[in-house]
Amino acid sequence: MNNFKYMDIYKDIRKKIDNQIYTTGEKLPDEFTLCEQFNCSRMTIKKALDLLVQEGIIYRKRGQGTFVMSQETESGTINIQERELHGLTKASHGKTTSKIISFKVEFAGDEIAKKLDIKNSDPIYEIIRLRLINNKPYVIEKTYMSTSLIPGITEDVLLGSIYQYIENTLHYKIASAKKTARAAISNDLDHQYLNLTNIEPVLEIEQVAYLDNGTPFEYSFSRHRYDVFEFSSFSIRR
Amino acid sequence: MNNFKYMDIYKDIRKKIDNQIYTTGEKLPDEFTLCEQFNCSRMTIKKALDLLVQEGIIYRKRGQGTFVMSQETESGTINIQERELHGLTKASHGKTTSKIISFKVEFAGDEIAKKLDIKNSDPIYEIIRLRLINNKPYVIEKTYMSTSLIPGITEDVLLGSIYQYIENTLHYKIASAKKTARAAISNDLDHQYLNLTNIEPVLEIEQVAYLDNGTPFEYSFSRHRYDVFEFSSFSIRR
DNA sequence: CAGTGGTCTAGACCACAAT
DNA sequence: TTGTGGTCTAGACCACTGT
Repeated sequence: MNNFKYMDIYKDIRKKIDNQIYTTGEKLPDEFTLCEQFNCSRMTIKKALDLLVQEGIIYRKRGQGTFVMSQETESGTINIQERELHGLTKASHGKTTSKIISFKVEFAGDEIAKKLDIKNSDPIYEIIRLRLINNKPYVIEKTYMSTSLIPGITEDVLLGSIYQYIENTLHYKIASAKKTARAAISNDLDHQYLNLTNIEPVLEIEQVAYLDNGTPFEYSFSRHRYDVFEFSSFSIRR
Repeated sequence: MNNFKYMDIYKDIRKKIDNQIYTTGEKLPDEFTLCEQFNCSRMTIKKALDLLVQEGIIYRKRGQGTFVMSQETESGTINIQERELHGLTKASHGKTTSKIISFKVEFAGDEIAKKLDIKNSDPIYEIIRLRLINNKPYVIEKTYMSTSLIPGITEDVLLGSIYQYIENTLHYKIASAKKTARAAISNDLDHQYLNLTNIEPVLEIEQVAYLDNGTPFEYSFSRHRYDVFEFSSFSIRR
């Protein structure tokens, strides 16, 4: 990804933990020793270790040292990591395909205009897609995007990855996203396309995604089958 | 909280954004100017700004500057921030009370032993509590903790805050947590205590919480009413 | 006391964007 | 070329932990 020194150090130490060269609870070498090992200054080591702390892979105690945290165990369901920006494509290991349920252009209206920071009379795409993994339905995505900011969306683009189109064709950089997860009663569309019954709920994730210039470019609702999707995060007290 | 210089700078700039002294999209002074303003080195400014970037309050572009991101809008439901460690107490604004549904001691068994990093024959508390805000039921929490690591839990403790007991009486420091959110079909307990019907789901949050020495001390399942709880996070691409 | 992380400095050099 | 943020250094001083 980045070819910075702290990234290399991060990757190296991470690999050593993944490969159990450093095992759970074990103390890493102190920062000064690591400086010699990687031939760098202490601030660079700290930056590399900070990344591992934020991911819950190691923890540090002043006066004692740096230690490996107990490792998470994977469950059978597909897990959206809090830090991943486009859930499906990365998280799944099977073949991902899309079916277009609906594709229209409309006026934004107040709510969407507010989220996308545009006028309520500006035109937007409303895209509803069913996403499948190995031909089994997993999630219905409803996406709103400004037609002037993201021009040239066609059915071909929708059958692939919108994100790839934005990055590779429009040459924008996708930088961040705000996500909100909630449980919801399944509706007719969910029953029809996700094969859910009345009592089976969905995990809905509402998202506003931003380009690297701060512009919100996507407002979306993803309704996932309740039994195959989870949303996880790791948080540290500051 | 901390009386470090970068914390003061963080708070100062954050307050200026909250009070719209810096408004959405506005460019902040460059890092060298901020160094003079706060009489500190550039690394310290960067550390303060990094916190704001991670929270989605500002973004930076190399060669251009630092800008205020569009501010989030609050919805009517109670929102568990991804970075908060004990959801209910902090997130709610009403009066929080607890009702004990069940309080037992048992052997851990394989799954819980694995999560809490203890032996499957070690004794644990199993605590089931209903949590109410302004006397309305919001969430059922099932909590497992090792009796030897967290001794002296009584009904009195359970009617208040377990976390406060751990920090103020046992003098442990709570450091981090791994959380997984999912939608689930409501069960009999949910119907009874959360006043839900068959088709109304819960938002279940599974959590393993850690002390500052890396020890997992709590394994819990919180089942929230679907219509009043949300779980949100902000993520940046690295 | 020695060992260890946390903060902070003053400055260097580089990468990227707009002019 | 100028303005800006990103990385990196070499070291200082402080805070906390265990002996």
